[in-house]
Parts: sequence; structure tokens; C-alpha cells
Amino acid sequence: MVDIQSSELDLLFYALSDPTRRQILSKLNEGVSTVGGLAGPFRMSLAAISKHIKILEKANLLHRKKLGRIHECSINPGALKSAEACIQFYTQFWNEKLDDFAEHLEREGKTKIEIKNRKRNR
Amino acid sequence: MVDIQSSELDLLFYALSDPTRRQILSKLNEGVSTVGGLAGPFRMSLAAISKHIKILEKANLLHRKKLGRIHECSINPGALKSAEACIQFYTQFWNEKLDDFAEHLEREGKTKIEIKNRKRNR
DNA sequence: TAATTACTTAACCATTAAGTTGACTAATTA
DNA sequence: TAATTAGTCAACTTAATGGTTAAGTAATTA
Repeated sequence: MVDIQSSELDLLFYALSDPTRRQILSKLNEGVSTVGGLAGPFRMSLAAISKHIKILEKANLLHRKKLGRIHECSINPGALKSAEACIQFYTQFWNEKLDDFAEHLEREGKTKIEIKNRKRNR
Repeated sequence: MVDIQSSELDLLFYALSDPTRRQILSKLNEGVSTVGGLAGPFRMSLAAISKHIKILEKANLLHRKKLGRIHECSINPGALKSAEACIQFYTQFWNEKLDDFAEHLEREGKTKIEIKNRKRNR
């Protein structure tokens, strides 16, 4: 089960709640980049991007490797697994509810229903 | 593909970034509840919980049904799908990278590797 | 009708966030 | 060595967050 209290999740979801930071992650999905490289497309200052990167780093979503004066940033998807698990905890429960409801209807002798657009990998 | 700029995601991830709000969602996973019922286990004021509920509602994670003076709250997992998709956009890309790397090693005639703890449902 | 219950809203406070600019450090290049 | 480059850090402003209490509203109960 997911630890609902985890402050790791606080940092994670908080980091993901900003569009600039999601854009940075998106860019890192295309490959590694430097701080300046990541700052490129944005109109805000380098210092601002530097702060965003630190937040992503703290959330364990980004890894930094110092090569001389250049900081090579890469995405670190490990932390995303926690977020995914947390979200799936809620959606999975909902899927179970739907299954229960379908079973209930069946027991009641009502029309058999088919629920679409939903994973059934229990 | 996921819209990285979406302000819907801002609201969603922001709503999920607070432990109190995640606890409320967790409780709603066990069934519907009133505002007062949700506030019960917390030491903070009802007004504070009321605010949290409004944030969850705005993020489309919670649905409210007014029955007289009672507000019946239920979890609305639809919005979670967006968050899940967004996260899977990143993790999936990472999985592809690993696959590419594995293929690269194979092409190079190196030892065949097996990557564990990872979904391979491409 | 009066009191209570279930909530929301408003006003407030302390803390944090996101951005700025300017000064700083350390690595590289001329 | 001097200048430039890559990035951080500190100080500051403005706005938003998360909590409080007190007052207000509408539904229910006595």
C-alpha cells in the first residue's frame, strides 16, 4: 500500500504542480541538458530556472552531475513510481468499486453490464 | 500525448501535494462522507477542512452533492487519469530509453542483459 | 418560533513561493 | 593574467498557502 502521509509525495506532487517544472521534465525526456540549456526557451531569469531545478532535484525527479562548471541534468524517473503508485491506489480502488457494482447487479439478476475504457488487470 | 502546459494538471498535482488532502481522498476511497465526517480525525478546524475540500473539488478530484444542509462528498477518479497519464508519459519514455540501451548493447555484441523491476508492456 | 446543526465566508496572520536583480565562485578561454 | 562563461546565492517584492476565529446562512429539530 501507499504511504499516504509520506513527505516524499509532498515534494513530488508539489514539484509536478508547476508548468515550468513539467516543461523542464519534458525537455529532459528528450535527453540530458545543462542548466543554461534548460533555461533557454523560458523568458524568466537563469536564477529562477536554477531554483526550479533545485525543487525537481529535491523531489528526486532530476539528477545533476557536475562536469567542471557545467551541470549536466537528467531525468530520474524512480521517484515517479511513488506518485504513480499513489494515484493508482485511488483509481484501483475505484475500479474495484465498479467491479463490486457489476457483481451486485449480476447477483440481483439485472442486465449484465460491460464497463468500458478501464483496465481490468486485477 | 499529455498536455504539459495544462492548468488542469496544475490544480491536480497541487491538490495532491498536501498530506491532509491525500488523507481526505484516502478516506473517501472507503466510501462517501460529509464535510464534518471528513473533518473528524483531523485536529484542525472545520473551516480549514472546508477549504481543503474546495481545493479537491476545484481539481475535480472530489464531487459534492448537497442534501439539505449536509454535503455528501465522494471521490471523482476521472481527474486522476490525467495525472496518471502525465506521469506515465515520463516513465514510459524512460522505459523506451532502457529498451534502446538494451538493443544497443545487443547490436554491439555485448552480453545480453535483462532489466528487472520494470514493466515491458509496449 | 427558537435553538441547534452543518457548513461557508470573511478577515486576518505567519509562512512559503515565484520571480527579480546584483554580487559571488569557480572553471574555461583568450 | 584577464575576461568570459556557467551557475549559485542572497536580498528583496509580491502573491499565494494554510491555518485561525468569528460571523453568516440555510436546514433541521425541539
